[in-house]
Amino acid sequence: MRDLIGDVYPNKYRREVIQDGQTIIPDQQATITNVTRFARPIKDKHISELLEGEKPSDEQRNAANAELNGYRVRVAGRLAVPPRVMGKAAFVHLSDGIERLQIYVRKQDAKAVNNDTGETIDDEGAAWEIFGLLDHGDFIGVEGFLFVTKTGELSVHVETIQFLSKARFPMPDKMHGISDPELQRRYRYADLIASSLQVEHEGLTTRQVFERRAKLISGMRRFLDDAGFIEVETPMLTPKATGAAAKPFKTHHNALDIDLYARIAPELYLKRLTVGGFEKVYELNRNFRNEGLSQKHNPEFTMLEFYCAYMDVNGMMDFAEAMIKESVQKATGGSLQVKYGENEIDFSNFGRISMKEAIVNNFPIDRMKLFKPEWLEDELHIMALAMFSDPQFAYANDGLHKLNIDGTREFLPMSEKELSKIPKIMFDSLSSEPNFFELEELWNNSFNLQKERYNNGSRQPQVGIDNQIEKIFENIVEKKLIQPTFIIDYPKSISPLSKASPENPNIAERFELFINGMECANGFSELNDPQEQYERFADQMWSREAGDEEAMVLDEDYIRALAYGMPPAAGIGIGIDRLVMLLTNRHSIRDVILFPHMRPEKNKNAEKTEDAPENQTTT
RNA sequence: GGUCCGAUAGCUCAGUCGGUAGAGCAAAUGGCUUUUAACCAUUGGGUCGAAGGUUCGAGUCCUUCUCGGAUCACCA
Repeated sequence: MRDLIGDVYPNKYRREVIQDGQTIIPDQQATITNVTRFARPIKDKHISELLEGEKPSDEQRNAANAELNGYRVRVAGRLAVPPRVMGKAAFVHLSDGIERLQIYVRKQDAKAVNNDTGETIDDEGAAWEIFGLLDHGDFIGVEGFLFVTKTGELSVHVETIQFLSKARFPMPDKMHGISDPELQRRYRYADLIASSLQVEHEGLTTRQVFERRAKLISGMRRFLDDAGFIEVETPMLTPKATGAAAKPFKTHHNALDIDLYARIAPELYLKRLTVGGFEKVYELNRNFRNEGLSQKHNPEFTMLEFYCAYMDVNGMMDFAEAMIKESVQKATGGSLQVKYGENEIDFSNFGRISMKEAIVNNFPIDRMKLFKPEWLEDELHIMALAMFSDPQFAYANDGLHKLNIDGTREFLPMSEKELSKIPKIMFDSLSSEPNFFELEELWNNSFNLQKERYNNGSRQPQVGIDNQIEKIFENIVEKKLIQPTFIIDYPKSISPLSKASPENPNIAERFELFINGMECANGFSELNDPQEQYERFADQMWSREAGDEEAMVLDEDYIRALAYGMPPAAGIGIGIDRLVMLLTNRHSIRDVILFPHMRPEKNKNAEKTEDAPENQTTT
């Protein structure tokens, strides 16, 4: 091919649409998508809508072509299908990644371009020869005039053809694309090509998922910008991993000789900025957490955090709800309802309910007629409920029988080794015959066990009680919150950066937003009293010393910042990836992150030449 | 980390009881001047994820490992 056209990877190709010698669509705008959208109405004007398999009449076609033939177009794109060659003429579709446009090449009409000289090649058969060498996936540029084929498809009648780039790997299956999730994520570029070239698909293509993600994010930025917020960038590498409860990634700075942590949250930096006078501030960027991977967890994930002075927790819920609604509409193209698996999620109405009310409302009353809401105010009952609401296990030879609070049973096959790791407390109240258990009996067992402990004097401190309330909430309520719901009135002790409620010193002015059982946002009235903040950090350090690895780390400089005076403010963090999952009907966070983290591919060649297979592996 | 499932041609997938490695698409060659999942004919393409074992014989059975998926545990 080099002999015919010179360089196979030319630097540039100028696109345009010309009418009567005048450029009407210039290079950067003359994408296949734009040209198609420009030309289609012209075709439609002459050819009314056709039924499946119906062809336009000769009169319709002649009328359309009389107008369309006046437009010369220069377009470029990837061969979206293998060329359909028929003797001395051929059809093929070009794609710009979004739309596709058919081109028609007739041997006697087409000339090739030499990439080195930019001149058309005199040899009559050159273009046809080059066309014969094209593969599915190659990039070409063509010049010609618009027309409509016998079947009514808008096409370009090609007069010059220029080779632009080679696809050396074969394209994925044109009908099926790539269906192996491992290949989709590892070779995202190929997945994206496949999704843009695929002829038929169900739901959103991979490309459309990330387009929707981009629209959601730009919608959020626009909403915040319009509301007077300023976007900032705070450190990714921080001397202390604080602002949230999570395990960090650790690294080392050589010149300063200090350890640094990839940030787990930008929260404390953003609040320093409210001290500094940024009354409305946001950051939309990555957080890093060195924890397990799951469909809902990726080691790096995107968070939108923003803070607004002179706003409280209720104002923040109003504002966040408005922002999410508007950006969801931007992302979906206007709809507030999305299908997620079996569920229809409606963003037009966000519920608000306190954590304790949610527990009361969702408690399986028919199973547990004895339950009284007052129990949630009583330490002994809270401890017993937490234990009771946790799935209860009973041994079997080959695994565990799990009894859920709603009465459903599951069987978990497990090895002996794994069985031995289950905390012993789970079995204290159970025999090895799971079928004989009734929930009332379980409750009595849980209650009596806790009562015994209580009487022993091993009373839990407040943080323990609050953790148990949260646990009850997680066990009973969380997965039932399908429609967007703000859970309010969080226990204070598990909200170390949040202001206490003026009415109840044990309750924080805090909320979390749940959608489809997933925590999607977390916000509160920001604690701005340096003295109290210091004491809250001290409590956290106390839990940390007691073994809670996730307790928050003290940040003295943040206390100093607060001592300069921080205005009353509310803030929120919104998990972007999870929201995108909901809007795109994707059930793994890895499907909404372009390049999710995977175990490295094994290098088969290296394996062959190096270790003998006998070598035992180490973890 | 536990459990279950999966890995076969570039892609999507069959492969029965343990007995010669298969199809469609893609690729190559030839034919065809308005096709559109084009069509017709011919051809090439494989260390069946890796290593070991059982067997006269292994894609298939067993063990270990690698990677992935689902799920539970952990974790915001």
